[in-house]
This record gives sequence, structure tokens and C-alpha cells, in this order.
Amino acid sequence: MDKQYQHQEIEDKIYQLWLDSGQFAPVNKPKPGAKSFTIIMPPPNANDSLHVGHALGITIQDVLTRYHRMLGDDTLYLPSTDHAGIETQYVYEKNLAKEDKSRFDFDRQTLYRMIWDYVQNNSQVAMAQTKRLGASTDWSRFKFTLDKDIQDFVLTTFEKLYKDGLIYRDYRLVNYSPAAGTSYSNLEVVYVNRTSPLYYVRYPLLPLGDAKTKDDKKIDTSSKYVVVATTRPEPIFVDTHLAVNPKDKKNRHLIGRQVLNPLTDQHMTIIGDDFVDPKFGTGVVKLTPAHDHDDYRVAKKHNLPIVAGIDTRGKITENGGKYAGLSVKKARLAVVEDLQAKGLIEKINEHYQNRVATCYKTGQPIEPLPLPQFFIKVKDPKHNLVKKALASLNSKETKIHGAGREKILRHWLKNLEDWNISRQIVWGIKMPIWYQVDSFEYQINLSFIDQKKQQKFGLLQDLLKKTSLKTISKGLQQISAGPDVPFIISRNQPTTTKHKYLPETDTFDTWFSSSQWPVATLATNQTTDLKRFYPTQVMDTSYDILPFWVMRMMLMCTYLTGKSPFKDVYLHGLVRDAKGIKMSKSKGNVVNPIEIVDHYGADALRMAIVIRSTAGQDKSFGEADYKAGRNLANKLWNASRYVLSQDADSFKDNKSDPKFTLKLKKVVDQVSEQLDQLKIGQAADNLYSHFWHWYCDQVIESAKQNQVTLPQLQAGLATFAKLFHPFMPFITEQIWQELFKKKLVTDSLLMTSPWPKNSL
RNA sequence: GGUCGCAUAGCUCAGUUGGUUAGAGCGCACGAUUCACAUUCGUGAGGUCAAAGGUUCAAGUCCUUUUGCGACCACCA
Repeated sequence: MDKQYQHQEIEDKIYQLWLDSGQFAPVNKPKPGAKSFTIIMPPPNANDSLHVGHALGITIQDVLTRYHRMLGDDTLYLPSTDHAGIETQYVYEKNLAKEDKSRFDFDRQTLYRMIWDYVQNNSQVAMAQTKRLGASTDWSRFKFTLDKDIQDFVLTTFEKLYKDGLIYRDYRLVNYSPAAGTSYSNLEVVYVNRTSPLYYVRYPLLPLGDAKTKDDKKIDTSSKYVVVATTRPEPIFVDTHLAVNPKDKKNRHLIGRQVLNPLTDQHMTIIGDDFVDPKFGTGVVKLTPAHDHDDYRVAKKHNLPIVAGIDTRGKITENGGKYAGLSVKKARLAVVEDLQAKGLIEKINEHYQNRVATCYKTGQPIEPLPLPQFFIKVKDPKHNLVKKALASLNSKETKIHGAGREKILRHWLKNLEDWNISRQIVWGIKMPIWYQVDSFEYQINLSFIDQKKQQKFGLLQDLLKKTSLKTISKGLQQISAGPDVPFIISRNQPTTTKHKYLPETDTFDTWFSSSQWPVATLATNQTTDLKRFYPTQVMDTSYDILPFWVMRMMLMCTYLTGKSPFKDVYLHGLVRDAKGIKMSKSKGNVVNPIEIVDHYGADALRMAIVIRSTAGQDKSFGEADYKAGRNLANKLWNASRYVLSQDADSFKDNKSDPKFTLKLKKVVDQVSEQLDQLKIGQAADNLYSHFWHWYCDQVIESAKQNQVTLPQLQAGLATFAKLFHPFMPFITEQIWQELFKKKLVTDSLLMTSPWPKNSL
């Protein structure tokens, strides 16, 4: 054995030894009565290589997996990668932009194929990195979120939801870019500070009818106008209501009164809602439900009409009367001019600073538009998904570990709204929806790539005048069918000749497929896996995706199986650098875990990452911590080197230490208990101190003073090798192989040797 | 504005249902070492556990208030 531990020469060899043993996979015939222990790896995004955050998760998961494998549980650690819909497409489009191309240059199939190839490469990299970290994952059960069988599983779930009446189609305001001809997710919207004119518009106030309350009599009725400050006067013609805050002393008397629409002279009622900020502008707002997210919510709450004034091309709709067909920009000028002519503009603040939503790509304004989207009912009376998730928290069927996060989860669940699962991107699982085209050509907007590779878009009935449905279908990019267009659910093109169909181009929200992950990965593996490994034991993930992922897994998996998908949710913290600053590419403080592995060894990294870590709490570490990990590895190495070099002769005068066995057992009990309770950081810390400051500093030293026997020393080493193995698998396995060679232990592989709890 | 956290040694952080003298790593000071390991060993300095009040035989730990920091959600017409 070398004087210093050389991880470079050992890690790959040891990983291969484990792979060759085939023991990462759960044993074919588990012992009767063996409990199952399952961890499904949260799939890392397959659009980039792993960062230290992944290393933290993988270490925690692998520590628990290795511990339970040694306990003799029927253990499965299932690896995977995620297509990460919007994020991946975003990353990929950035790369396209470098070549002066965009997604609009390609039809769906071509674009999908290109992203697929890109992701496959990254997925391979992520898997190789996972191996370098020592993850004892069963590679034969690996799953990618866009594998054919996973896609089929997700579609089956959608069909089941539809049959159970939990799927519906409804309008939702989406971020639509008329310039690009598509809608965007919130991630793709860039808010830009701009100076735009703030118009103070006068709404003629109708005289009071008969005063009904005492208060009404006191009100000064001499004011002729209600003034509203707005940056967006152009859709005023579709406005039907104004709003004030009922707590606003200055304006609350206006609630229930009527004004004239300054453009159409229609009567508008003033309503009360506390979303209005009395201190802003005049304290009175106009409601444009079809084109503003707040107004939309308020309109829904008060059952107000939602009238579209702007269409997907960014033009004023027919509802706009004389303004119909004008672009938003031109309409604004025209509207302001008309209002000024009527004397209904009190003043204009030309220097108003506001935040404008723009398209990240074109820089053009985003228009919130109501478009039909698919939703999952989360509080259906018959299948109340939220209620079941809350029930499993109440009954402790699922426990949340991590600094008060259970309260946050409950808060999210209670306030959860129906889940919009439509995404207007290519990179994902395509929704199995087909729209009936015939008789509804006038309600279908779409864009496609024609035979000359040119992008065309517009209303289907217009497009059909020049292009065949077949050509449109072939080059289809994005479709938007009106709410009345009939649709059928089918995985393939409908074969019926009765109607003609075009497919929905939306894909499922990434989280819709990942919400089924624990069930989907097991159900699409070996036939008995779901029964054998579900519910899983531990779900480890970082706390920032608690609502997006963990909560939705609880909703969907419970819906699919009747059982909550995991017993314990371990929420690890975010990884920060040595100065406590959050890692990000822009700050340049991102650490590539593989560089640490190269330099200090995987064991050193794993130890540095988990020691003294706590669920739900962020952790920062740097060079000093890696060094400490490496030093520990070296300490283990040299203690082993010493013990292995001793022979019975030199120990023939040694007396047995009567307290040794008891103390060792105490360490085993403590570490076991801490691991059982998922106190991984404490277990590591505990192990570190006892090994270094008790076994090395005291036991080995007193052995030199003839106070400890050689068998005691050897038993201590073998036991610590076992205890350290979940944390530092490579070096401990290597030490074990030396012990095995000297016939000091009987198991040929430390990884599958029994945990010392029962063997002392 | 709403919700949830955090505050312990110079730095980064542990501290189990409240229970001896509050711990670790790094850093610091002094010393040692051909005998497993200088990626080592020994000795030591360093803490009114954010502040105030309360419960208790006993509080870093439980309760209340205050201060500072952070995260998430909502909002910016």
C-alpha cells in the first residue's frame, strides 16, 4: 500500500468491480420478509452537465441506498434524466441563435429531432458524471423522461384523467408575442423598464339615482368625471367596469355608481375589490380582463365579461369598431387622439416608468391573450387530489424533512388552483389531441413551414385558399383552435374519413410527466417492480422545487395508485460557495463536481458535501472542506496501512481492552440511529470524530502501548470500513479488498456485506 | 403586503423528546516528529448561543416581543 491514498488509481477500478458484481441491481430473490428500500433519483436536466447541487443530492441518496443495501433491504436506486421542456428548448434556442437561426425556421418534427440529439449527448455526460460520484444506481433500470414507454405511460394517465372528468379546456391568459406568432412561458418573458406615457382618462360620471343610504346623500355629486390613470388606453372600448378599493375612503363612495365608456358611451359599473392600491394613480382602475393578468383574475372573481380586444396578430379585433384591424401601436395613437378631441384626457405624464413584458427573442411587447388551454381539476369533488395529499401528510404516511417546509407545502396545497398543463413548445410529450378542421376553419389559427421553407401564419380558412391541408399538416408549427372546435383524444392520426383533423401542437408541462415519476419509472420496468418497490422510501430533492415537483408527485401518484409515493421527503439545501454566495453561471462561482473528484477524489467530495449538512438548510463549502475530506481519506488509508502491517508476533504481549467492544458498539448504534432518522450530516460528523479522535488517536496509540489486541484492532478497522462505506465508498471498498486478501474478513465485497449492527 | 426560515468561536456550520464543563472543520499561537499518516501528532487561546422578558429544579433548545438577514408567493393599472 502506498504511503498516501491515490484516488486516481483506485476509483475507476472499484466502480468497475461493483458493476461487474451486478449488485447495484436489487437481488433476484430478496430474502423472505426483506423490506424494500427504493429511491428514485430526481432526474437531472439533460441539457447541461451536473453541478455541485446534483452531487449533494446524489451523495445523500447514495449514502442511504448503500446503508440499506448493507442492512439487507431489497434495495433499488433508480437513475434517470429529464428532458426539462421549456428550459432545454430555451437553452437550445440560444445555441441556434449563435448560428443566426431560430425555432421558427423549422417544422416541429425537425426541431424535435435536433433537440433530441443535443440532449442525448448531455444525458450521456450526466450519467458518466453520476458514476464518477460513486452512485450505486441500477443502470439496467435507467429511464429518460421521453423514453417511448414513459411517454405511453404519461398518455395513459392523461386518458384516465380525461375519463374521470378531471381534464377540461378553458381560456387562460397566456403571454403571447404577436411578432413571433407564438405564446411563451413565464420563463421566456423579459421585463424591461421603459418610460411610457401615463394617460389620465376621464370617465363621465352618471348622476346618482335615488339615494338609497344616508351616506349617499352626503356625497358630493358635483364631480362630473372619474379619472383613471392608465398606460394602455387602446383597449378601452372592451372595458366594462372600473374598480376601486372598498377601504379607500376617498373613492369607496363610487362603488355601484356608473360611468360612461369614454369611447363607446356604454354604461360601466364601478366595483369594489381590494386588489386596487388606493395610493397608486387616482385610486381607480379600469378593468381589461382579456389583456391583463390581474384584471382577468378580478373579472373571474366577480363574474364579469371577458371581451377580447386584441387578436393573436396584435391587431384590434372586430369588437374595436372603427379601430378594428389597427395594430396596437396605431390604435393607441388613434384612441388618444379621439379622447383628446372629446376633452376626456385630463393630463399625460410622459415620464412614467413602468415594466413592460417583452419577448426575450424579438424584444417586442408581449400581449397577454386569453387562449384555450388544458387543465387538471385538483379539487374535483369525486377525485379531490388536494384532499388526498393533505390526508397523507396528516396521517404521516408522508413526512417532510427540512426546516418548516411542511407548513409551506400545506399552504401551497390549500391555495392550489387548477393546473394548466398546456405548453406551447415542441420539446416535450405531445398532447394526444386532434381538432376537427372541417366546418371550423374560421376558428383555427396556425403557423407552418411551407414547401419553400417559408413560415406562414394566419387563419386556416385563409391559408387553405393557397395551400393544401396536407402541406399545412406536414409543416405545422403551432395551432390555436377556438374553444368551440371539437376535439378527440387519440395517440395517432384519426383514421376516420368522416372528418379531417389537425393535431394539437402543445406539449405537456414537463412537471406533468415528472409528477408521475415514481410510478412511471417502476411501472415501465420489470413487471413486478411497481408492486415490489412502490411506495418508495425516500425522495431527496432540493427544497426549491417542493411545489413544482414534490407536491404534484403527491397529487398524481396518489391518484394513480391510491398510495402516497414516498414515506420521507428529504429536502436538501442549496449549495453555496465558501463565502455563502449562491452559485450561478453569471457570477462565475459554479463548481464542477468532477473537477473536485479529479483533484481530491470522490470520497473527499462526498464527505465534504454531507458532513454537518441539515435538511432544508443551505450549505456553503469550498477548498478547505474538500481538503478536510481528502485528509480524512488519507487518515483512513494510513490507519488501515498500519493495522494491516501488524502481525500476531508483535502483539503477543498485548492485553485486551475491556471497554473497546462496548465503545465500538456504541458508535455503531449511534451512526445507525442517525441514518435511520435521516440525520446524515450528524452521522458523518459523528463517524469522523470517533474514527479520528478515538480509534486513531486513542485505540491505535494504546495498541502501541500493548493495551489493545490485534483482533480488536482489526475488528475496529473492519467495522469502521463498513460504517464509512455509505459516505466514502471507494476507499473503504479498497481497504476491504486488502482485508479480504489477508482473510481478515469473509465477504468478498464490502458493498454487499452486512451492516455491523447485527454482526458484532 | 402575505408566508416560512435563519441569527452559536475569526470564517463555514453541527447541537437529538429541555439535563454535567456548548462541539467540529478551517484559521490562529506554541511545541513535536526518521517509530501508519507533515494530507501527521500534542498543548493552548477564542463563545453573556442577536437583544429583552417569561415558563421550569434546569433553557442554545419551549413561549412572547424587538432587531438584523434570507427565501418563496403576491403586487407595481
